[in-house]
Amino acid sequence: MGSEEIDRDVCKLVHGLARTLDGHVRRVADTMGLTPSQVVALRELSEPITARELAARMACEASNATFVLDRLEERGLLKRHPHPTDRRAKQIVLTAAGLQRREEALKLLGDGSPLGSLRADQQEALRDLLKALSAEA
Amino acid sequence: MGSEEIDRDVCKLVHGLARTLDGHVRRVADTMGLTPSQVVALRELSEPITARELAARMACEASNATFVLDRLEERGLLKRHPHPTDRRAKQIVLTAAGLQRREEALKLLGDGSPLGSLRADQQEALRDLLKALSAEA
DNA sequence: TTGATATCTTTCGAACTAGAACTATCACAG
DNA sequence: CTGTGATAGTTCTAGTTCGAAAGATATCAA
Repeated sequence: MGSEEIDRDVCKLVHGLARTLDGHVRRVADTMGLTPSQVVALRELSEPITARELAARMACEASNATFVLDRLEERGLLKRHPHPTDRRAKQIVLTAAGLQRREEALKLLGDGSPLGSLRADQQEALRDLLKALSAEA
Repeated sequence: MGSEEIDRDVCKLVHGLARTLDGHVRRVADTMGLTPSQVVALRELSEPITARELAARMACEASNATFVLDRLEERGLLKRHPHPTDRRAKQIVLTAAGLQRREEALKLLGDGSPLGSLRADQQEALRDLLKALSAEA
């Protein structure tokens, strides 16, 4: 079994796991009446940041972040404030309702994670391998 | 550092790695003048299978497999044959041009894989951890 | 055989995403 | 001070994806 075969195996497994994790986020989103992207955005909004920074944390394009922010703002979960030092940028700030929804999301995301079936040392090993990979890339 | 923190780390790392792998597929697709999904479909069509089996291998919905197959059939890379034993199903068969494109895709996918930076034993360890996870799910 | 239930494929509508174009603003070299 | 290029955010469009529903066929129990 050449290394190419392992390579392909790992690709498929990673994709499958990413899909499983997405499924978990989706279930949380359904429970909360939000879309998966909105839940991820809430998770990443741990502090006031710019739209571009949010896009980076969500690993998506800025235009998509705008789209998600529009929906969350419509729901009254956040506001776009002018940035204190850069008039091009805007500061994304969660409202009281937004903070509450974020707490709810974090709690639901923590429960029943698909990674729960791994022992603690396995989770650490997995994390270290993935970190080694992302460091090289 | 609670296990929750590791959990969140792993989620983000997996997502990031999946994104990196997608990027690799996208580069191959751009080179070949195809979409990423079409390249993945070609990779999985190692033998005549049904549309549903392809969807399973691609980890997507059957309706999406239909969409991708439509485009590949338009390009003359495959044909839908009636299934020999199940009249509901169809057998997806690559044409000569399809086989050629598949070989091209496999070659490009093998070159410069993002997993190349891991040693062989690390790749195996990663695969085993991921397999353990997908088995539980 | 007949009926109930499950499976395979496709179509359709809605939602999501990336990428390009555009405006406003910034940073900095001259 | 000024102009040149880079950056933040938004809008628009094209393409992709899912989910639900429909039509055809299969499977199995009565």
